[in-house]
Amino acid sequence: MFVGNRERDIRIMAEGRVTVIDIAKAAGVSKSTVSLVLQGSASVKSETRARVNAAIRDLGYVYNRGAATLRQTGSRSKIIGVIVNDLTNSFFAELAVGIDMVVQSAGYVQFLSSCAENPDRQQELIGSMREHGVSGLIICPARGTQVSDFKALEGSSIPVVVAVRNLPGTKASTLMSANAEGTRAATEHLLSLGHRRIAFLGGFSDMAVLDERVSGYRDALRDAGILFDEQLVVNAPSSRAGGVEAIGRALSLAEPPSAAVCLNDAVAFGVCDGLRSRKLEPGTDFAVVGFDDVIEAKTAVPALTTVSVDPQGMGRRAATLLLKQINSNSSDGEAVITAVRLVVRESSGKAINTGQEMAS
Amino acid sequence: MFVGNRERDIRIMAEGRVTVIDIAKAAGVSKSTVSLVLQGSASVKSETRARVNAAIRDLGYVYNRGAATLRQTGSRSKIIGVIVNDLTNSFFAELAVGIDMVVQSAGYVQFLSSCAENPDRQQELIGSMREHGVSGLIICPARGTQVSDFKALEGSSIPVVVAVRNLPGTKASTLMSANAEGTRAATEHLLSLGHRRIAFLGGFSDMAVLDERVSGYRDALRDAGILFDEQLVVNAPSSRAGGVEAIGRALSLAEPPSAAVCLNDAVAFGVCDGLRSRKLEPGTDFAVVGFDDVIEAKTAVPALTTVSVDPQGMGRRAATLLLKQINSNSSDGEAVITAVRLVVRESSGKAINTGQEMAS
DNA sequence: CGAATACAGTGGAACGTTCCAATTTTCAAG
DNA sequence: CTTGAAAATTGGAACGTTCCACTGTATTCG
Repeated sequence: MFVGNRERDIRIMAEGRVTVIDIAKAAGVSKSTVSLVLQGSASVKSETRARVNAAIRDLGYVYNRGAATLRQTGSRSKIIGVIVNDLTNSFFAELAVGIDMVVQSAGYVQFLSSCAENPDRQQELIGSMREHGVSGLIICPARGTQVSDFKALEGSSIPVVVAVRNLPGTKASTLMSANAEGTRAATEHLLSLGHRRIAFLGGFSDMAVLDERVSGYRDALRDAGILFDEQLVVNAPSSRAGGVEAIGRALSLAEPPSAAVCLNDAVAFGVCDGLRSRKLEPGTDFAVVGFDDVIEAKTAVPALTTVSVDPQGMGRRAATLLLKQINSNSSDGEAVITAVRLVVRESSGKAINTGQEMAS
Repeated sequence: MFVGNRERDIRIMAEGRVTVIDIAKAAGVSKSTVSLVLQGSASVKSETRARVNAAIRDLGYVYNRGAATLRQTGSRSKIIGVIVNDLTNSFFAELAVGIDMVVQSAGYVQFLSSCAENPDRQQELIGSMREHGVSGLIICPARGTQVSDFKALEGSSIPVVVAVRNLPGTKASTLMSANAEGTRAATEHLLSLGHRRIAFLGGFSDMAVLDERVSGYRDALRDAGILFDEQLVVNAPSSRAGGVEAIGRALSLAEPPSAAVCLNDAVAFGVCDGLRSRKLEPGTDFAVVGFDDVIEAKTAVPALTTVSVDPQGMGRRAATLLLKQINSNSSDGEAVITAVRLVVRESSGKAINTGQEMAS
């Protein structure tokens, strides 16, 4: 590591940062008192406090959190790390916004990064965040993440909340939505409209959520006395493009479905796109149900029938859970399942005439 | 600030972090040597290096970046701050992803926050980031931001890149897209298809981009000899919902438009939604052009005709510009305008029959 | 062989803050 | 006044790292 040009030392005006010591001198007190003022201690006379604050303003002092952290808590900075899989997916963007709300108002800042479903990248990010001394971590594990990947992290006593995606066997807190119940309700809704051939579109089997969501779908079919057909579960990336791909494959089956439950809203939108490009109108010619209820779900045309998990609220809950864990440093993980609710809008359409009598 | 319960001091197992000194002891060298190894210095025998590295692994050492920063550069951490306006807008999400790419591979991490178009929040964020000692800042100024808001920041010699939105009079580097050229091309495209009554939808007059984009639209109309009609410029939030609102108002005019240039893709999608809910098909019954070319633009149905600014590429450029400025600490701002390109897809439809002859 | 030079490694100060124990100031009560 | 306790303030050590100037060794060369 070469220093390069030394002429930077000339420093025409910068003359080094202004520190508590400068403030102390200017206000005629000791640095300890300045520190006390900085943390709003009650045991400093209001007159002195005023003098110190004036000096702070005058000299344009900027608090050095790094130094404070170093001394304070054995290097646990007021930073929360957040790792998601795809920032361009509204679900994660909204989740991040929700986290940000809570975290900011508690005086933390957020390191937000996307690992793009890449476990190696995820590891790097975790490492980098630890080096920066984050006080806690919220992670939506990438596809194919192993519990062992989190071993070092768990040994480090940094509070961790695993959100959205399950990581079986972890000791960390987990915050999941009621996936099976959600897809079950979605499937039952489609069944009640008369659909008998219902696909499940999107996701890959190494994503923990997929299992859960498929199982709800499966249970609903079983209860309705419909045979589960493996072909109708089509794997594809959990993105808009993946949805286009999935519906294409589903429609080319010998016995194509008339409705689909999708892994998430992004896939559902892609499915709608794919339908339209085949001159099929979602909601009329084919029923689509999503999962997440991202903001666009309401305004899209047709408005998306979906399982609402309130992504932003989920972010808020994840952050709250994490903060709780940080403040009471008990490392016993807590598993929270948040309820979901089917929101029926237009994309699932009206009841279709199946020629069969409707069971009660 | 009360300490509360002191029983935390029991610390059954944590026994303090492991530091360079522990490593030094374990490897039988001095802490200086460990530090040398850490920064990959060439002047340490490879045998010693190996011994140190082994100790690092064995003891599970985590580098403390905060401490290093404190000593090193007068507290300039390897962190880049990024402030955008709305993370749930794909444009900003993609921008952030682009920034992340460059920034990460240069060994920095990104503080990403959204200020939700709120200048006060923006100020708070800037303050918080300064306290954390960011090495640089990329900001998309919120609506109604004044140059004076950036005064303290500019005095602090922290490199700043103002991206996407113009901030007239700033000394910081700016990275903008060729807004006027873009909307001009978009408008000319619609004119060439035979449209004569073209609206401009979305945005508010206190957003710097709006002026530029409207001016391109205006110029194209003038060159085509069409009178500019103030009514056709309708203000609305720059979001999907804003687009729905804007098209509603545009269509209720006495002489409604047959086409629209939109402030950005989010608005354009909203316009499509609004059209459909009025039984008008975008691309067939009404021509829509967006601005940004977010990923969905390509897959949406109809695929969106839009002015491509390559948000991710823009993010990469912004980050590159910032890093350049950080490394050669010259504080002279540089203004970069990136070219744009009209991408004609389906939403602008085919030429319409106007009954007029087409000027060459 | 002696001196010059390169190479490896080292101890201590410093970065800007907070914490602790100690000191000074204030003030009410005896 | 004196005393004691409470309130306000303070100096110095400490956090984990890097940097500087320095000390030994090997190696080279005239």
